[in-house]
Amino acid sequence: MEKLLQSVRITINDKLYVKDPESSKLGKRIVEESILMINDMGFESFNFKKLGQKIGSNESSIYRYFENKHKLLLYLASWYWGWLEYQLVFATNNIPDASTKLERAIEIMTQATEIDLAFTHINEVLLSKIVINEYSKSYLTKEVDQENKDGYFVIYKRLVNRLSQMIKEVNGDYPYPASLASTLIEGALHQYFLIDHFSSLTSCDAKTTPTEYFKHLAFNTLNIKNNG
Amino acid sequence: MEKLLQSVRITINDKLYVKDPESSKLGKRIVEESILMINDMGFESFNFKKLGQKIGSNESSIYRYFENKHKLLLYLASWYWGWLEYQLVFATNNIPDASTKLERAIEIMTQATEIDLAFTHINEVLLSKIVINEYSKSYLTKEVDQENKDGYFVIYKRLVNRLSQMIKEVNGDYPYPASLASTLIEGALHQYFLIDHFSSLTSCDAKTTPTEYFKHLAFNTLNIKNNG
DNA sequence: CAAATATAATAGTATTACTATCATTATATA
DNA sequence: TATATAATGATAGTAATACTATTATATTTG
Repeated sequence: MEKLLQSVRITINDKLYVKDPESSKLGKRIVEESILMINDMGFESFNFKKLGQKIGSNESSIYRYFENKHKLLLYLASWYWGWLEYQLVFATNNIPDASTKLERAIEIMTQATEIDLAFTHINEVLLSKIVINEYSKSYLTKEVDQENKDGYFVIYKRLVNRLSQMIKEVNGDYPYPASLASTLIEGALHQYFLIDHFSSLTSCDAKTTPTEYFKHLAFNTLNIKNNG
Repeated sequence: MEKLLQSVRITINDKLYVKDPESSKLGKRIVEESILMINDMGFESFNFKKLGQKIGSNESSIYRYFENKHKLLLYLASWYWGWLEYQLVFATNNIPDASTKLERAIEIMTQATEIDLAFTHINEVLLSKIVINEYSKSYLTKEVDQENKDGYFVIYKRLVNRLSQMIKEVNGDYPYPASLASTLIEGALHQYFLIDHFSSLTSCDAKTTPTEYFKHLAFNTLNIKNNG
């Protein structure tokens, strides 16, 4: 992907960090290396002591940026959804036809992630893998209602709502726009997981993409023929 | 739900337990109370020490039934999917029309769980809540491929495949039967979660059920008109 | 009743997820 | 340039977790 804008910055709820990791070199290293480590060893095995050793810094210094690894995961996920939202808005902005617009939106939301050179300290491809493998754990908790109140999921919710709006614009009579939007976004993560670990449970693979499947699903349930 | 058969027993991979919990009173108490506790406090806060205190037994005794709480969760989930599979097979067994059969299958897979009096030590309603809130955690791990090889997910996979087969029988030309089946089953769990915690992200509620939504989705994407 | 098995009690270990304190180093500004 | 201020590092410590090991005591079964 080409570097479209120099100065785009993903804005994240400041309750998710103690000190803004974008504000220092160490902060950026924490974000950068945590993505590599969580991707490598999984969220359960990952901890701040190991991260400190990896980046040649101290455990206690990392705690000055993030309260705990749960909040770091919420931060990384928010960043990812914010980044996707930006792609979505950018790609669909001046498409007048509602159907073409939705089609483009589904492509953005369900296609395999490519690297974005605008953010040097964040590997979006690995981050998308983290979202596939770990995002559910960030909300499948007993604290979800409080954390939702605190705005930890606003970007994700805004994204689902944007997609829901586009669905409504294609077919105002369709009774389940929000459910379809959440199914597309969550379902895409799930299908990518299945491709890697339970291939018998998905019809997708290297040739047949989740994007194809979800475009077919959306346009048929909306009773609109797919352009592609 | 009425008590249909006295002697049905859900058979679970014996690698999931050290000693069969169905083989003793203590074993059944472990299963029974763990369902209540995990539902109350969430899987993260739950542990064998607390469970031991609750059932007036010793932590070490529980370890003689289950290696760890991860395997207990896999056991409970397998039981749930096995139980659902039984419902599915029973309810669709002698329906000749493929479309009616699929419709009934989607109802079974997506409707709210009711208690089954055949299993006194298992509260299926609470167990279904555990599956909604915790099941993803059982496979979103670094060990998933090995555990899949060891057969820890066979019942779940068999269930998705049964549904996939029924989809094929309705429309043999549909290119994504496995993906649709996995989307319906995983998506139903997700929609129930959204109803409870992110109501703006779903079109379902007390009146509009996930079953309605998924029946509409399936039959439209298969280009078959819904009977209901 | 004896032998085998199941369960309970207690103790102990390595790891995790932090918190607290103090020392050192970098940076900002007067 | 001196110095205050902030950022980071080093070390230590704590409570809880997720077990394992050992021994004692019930309970079941032959």
